[in-house]
Amino acid sequence: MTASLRDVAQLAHVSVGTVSNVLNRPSVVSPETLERVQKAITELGFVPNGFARHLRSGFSRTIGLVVPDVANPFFTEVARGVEDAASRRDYAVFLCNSDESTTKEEKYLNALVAQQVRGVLITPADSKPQRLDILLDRGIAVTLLDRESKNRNRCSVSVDDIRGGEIAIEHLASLGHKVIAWVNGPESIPQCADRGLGVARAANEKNVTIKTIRVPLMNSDQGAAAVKAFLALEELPTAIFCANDLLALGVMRALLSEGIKIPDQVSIIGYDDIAFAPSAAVPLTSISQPAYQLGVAAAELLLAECEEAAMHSHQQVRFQPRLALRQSTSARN
Amino acid sequence: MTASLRDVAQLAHVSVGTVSNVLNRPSVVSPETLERVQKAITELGFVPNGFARHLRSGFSRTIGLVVPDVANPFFTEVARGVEDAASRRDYAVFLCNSDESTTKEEKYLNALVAQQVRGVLITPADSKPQRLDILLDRGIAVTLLDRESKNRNRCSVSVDDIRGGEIAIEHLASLGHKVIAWVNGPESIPQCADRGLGVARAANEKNVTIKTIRVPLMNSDQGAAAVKAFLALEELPTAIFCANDLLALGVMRALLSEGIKIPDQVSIIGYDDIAFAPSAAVPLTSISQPAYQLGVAAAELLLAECEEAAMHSHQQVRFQPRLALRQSTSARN
DNA sequence: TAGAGTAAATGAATCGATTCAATAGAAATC
DNA sequence: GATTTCTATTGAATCGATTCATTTACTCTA
Repeated sequence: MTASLRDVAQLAHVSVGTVSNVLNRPSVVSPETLERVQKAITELGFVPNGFARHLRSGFSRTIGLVVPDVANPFFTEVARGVEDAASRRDYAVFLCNSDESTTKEEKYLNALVAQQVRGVLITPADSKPQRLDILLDRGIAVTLLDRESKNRNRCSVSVDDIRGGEIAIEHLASLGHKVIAWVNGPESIPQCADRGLGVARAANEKNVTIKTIRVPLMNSDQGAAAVKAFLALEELPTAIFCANDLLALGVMRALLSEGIKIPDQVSIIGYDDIAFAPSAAVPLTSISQPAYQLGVAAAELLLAECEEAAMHSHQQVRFQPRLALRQSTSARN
Repeated sequence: MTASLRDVAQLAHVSVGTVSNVLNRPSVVSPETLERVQKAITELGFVPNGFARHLRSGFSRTIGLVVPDVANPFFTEVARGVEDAASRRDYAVFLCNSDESTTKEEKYLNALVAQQVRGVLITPADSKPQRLDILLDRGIAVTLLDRESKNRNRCSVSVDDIRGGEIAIEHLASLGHKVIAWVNGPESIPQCADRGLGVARAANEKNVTIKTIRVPLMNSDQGAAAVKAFLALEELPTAIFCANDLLALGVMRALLSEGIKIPDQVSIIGYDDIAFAPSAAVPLTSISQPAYQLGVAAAELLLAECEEAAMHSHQQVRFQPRLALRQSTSARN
């Protein structure tokens, strides 16, 4: 059946140690032997058994990536970045989808431990990092993705979410909006909390009123559902800021089907600037984050930590968001 | 550092064999011993090393999923289905992104072999299945995803792409369109080839003229690029059928920015019916495929094959596509 | 009470690659 | 020609779990 290193050794009339050297330290093997062994390898179609390989060395060349929602284009873009950076260093990526559930997240973390991944990139479903310490105890590096490490005891790559919240409200305020609906996810998600902080800060400074509508999940169905709550507000806001683009697209669809004009009656601004934002019914103004770069930076930090081991010092990388101006926001009528 | 089975055995004052039995055949262990060992396990925070475990047994509980484009919502939806079905059976999924490149695909297949996955779900980047035979030789099950197995020597789950192509053209023909642009990807991708076949068949029957515009990749940038070729056609078609929704959205954006009215001047129909189709600038008429179910069905077939081993008989499951009618298509003026 | 039968626990062999101390053989040095 | 140095190769020990033939300790039966 599957050829093993032993079979290769036999066919090439060398010892198993030499075959191993051919694979891992070709420079110490004489050219003739090298060639003979390589010939045997291709002849048998030998591929080293990753399990056995890393059982001994204790290290695999795989990392885990745990995101809250693979269906969210923001995270697929991040994943592309991670994958490209990892594959440049010859690492494979386990992509896991926690669905914003701590239970699923836990399950995947266990699976990743069992798979002996070298490191984990994660956007945790909640703000408690204790669970991640278990990984560190096992010698598995952890880098936070799209989330800042509060006590700086690990690497993190994030975007300034407070600033993002501010930018959105400042933009709407500059267009003359005085009452703004703020459709946000659970406070337990740090991004949501931070964006909310920025919203509050800017609202205070620009003197606008914020009406918060809370949704349990950040997808477009929830956005559509939020519109019900929006329409029930006594003093109808003239603008809506959504904590991500999926919510915003859901909001937009629901408003349009209610016959409400965008941006004439209500301005909408999203967050993430996903690839579909420009293609939306009304091209969506959004807060843009460098998703791909975020992924690349996170993967590089993680792999650096994996390979530098002890002498590694943790870094916090923080990107800045910016406004992607389109047609879904306009001056208040 | 990390506790091993040996450490657990020592702490619980039993042999390694007994600990292994606790994990895998708890019924043969006496209740007292069971409890003692389990206490030791939790005390040490022991998680079995997946490598070592499956090194001996020869089988891992992981499968690989290779898709041409994770950024395409159709495939993320499929991935969700696969993941849910796999996790129900306690399998973990390696998600890989071939980017429609056979080179990347090859790289990932090698990584999956090295990871000793039990099976692979794949939407191959080309129509040559030889590469996959290598997996079969290694005892790794393979199920084709969104692709029919021509010689029926493996399981496959697909959607009738020929019929999908027909439905689109029949729909446009029924609206009175006589000249239709067909924006298609490379003929080497079977989906593209099959949809094209359906297009040709229906065109012939309904007596409409098809102008094929070929693009190298199936994303929205390529859709925008295709509009250039479209506008250069001598006899301008009144409708455009795109081989997937990403292309269609790109086409739509480019046409709108040229000031062309949709569907008044040009009707557009896409393929896949991704979640964003209803939220598009003009809600997109599309050919709908049961993506989630496709993923579930494929994973179940694959896992069945993995566990039934020799007595497994291959199945070809084929779903039917259907028209998702929205506002981007209308009667020809 | 010897002998058979059963349940529980044992521990050495195994999977496939890596590692590294040991060795053989050739080349360089004196 | 003897000694040292260097290079290429060897193969046994190892990683951590599983497997299974074997042992141990009881219980039951005649």
